[in-house]
Amino acid sequence: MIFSSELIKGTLKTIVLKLLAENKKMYGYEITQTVKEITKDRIQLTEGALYPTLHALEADGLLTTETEYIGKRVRKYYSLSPKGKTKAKERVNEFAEFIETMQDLLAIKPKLA
Amino acid sequence: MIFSSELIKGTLKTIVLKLLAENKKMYGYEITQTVKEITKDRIQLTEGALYPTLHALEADGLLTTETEYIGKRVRKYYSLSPKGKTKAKERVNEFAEFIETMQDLLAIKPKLA
DNA sequence: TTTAAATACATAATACACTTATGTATTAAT
DNA sequence: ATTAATACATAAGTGTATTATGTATTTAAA
Repeated sequence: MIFSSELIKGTLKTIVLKLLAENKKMYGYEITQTVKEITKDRIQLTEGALYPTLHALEADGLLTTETEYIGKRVRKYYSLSPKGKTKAKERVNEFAEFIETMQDLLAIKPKLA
Repeated sequence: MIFSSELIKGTLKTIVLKLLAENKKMYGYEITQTVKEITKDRIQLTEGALYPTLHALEADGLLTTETEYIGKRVRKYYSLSPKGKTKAKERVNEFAEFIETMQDLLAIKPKLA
């Protein structure tokens, strides 16, 4: 099952921030492959979504970059800035609470009453 | 905490379908209030989002409507069609799986291996 | 008693985030 | 030699929600 893109909307920044929080530095293509692996292809990060998001996070001062050359091919590594580390924790916590709230609403978890 | 609207995006239809699956018939304003209550104000359904969504679900044949008058004030009740009932289950199941996948990704739930 | 808040619908303009499509270029595999 | 994978990037289009606005009735508060 591949999730409808509607669901994934709004979680992309959270995913990127969390992956970078755990991996110190990653490059764009690596992020797409990691997400593919962990989610067993159920979440497909398209490059058209990822690269603009990385640029936006960088513009917000949450990420820093360093460019490396692998042979003649460019590789742009992203890392969390101090501000980005804080933001990563915030986002993950927010998502955890969001899940709990949605479980109340969808009664996936039985409600006390 | 009020969730960033980014997160809520894409879950609105799921929420509406699930509420109707449990309540037989509901009207728009009632849905907004029910969501407010269950989520303790953490999810705010705006009318500008809800009404167009209800109309879209109706246009898709997932909802049927009946109008009632409370005094002089109109009240439009929505119910799930058979197609809507199926869709409601699908959406809730999809969301449950989405949560699991995201938990793997965000390591909220500790990963084996 | 009149004014504000709550109930109840609706739509239009705007903003945002993602998809789809396209483009360039290098390296590895068939 | 050709295709697939790696690796970046941007532009046009779409969808979904936000914000703003509008109408009207009913209830509560000043």
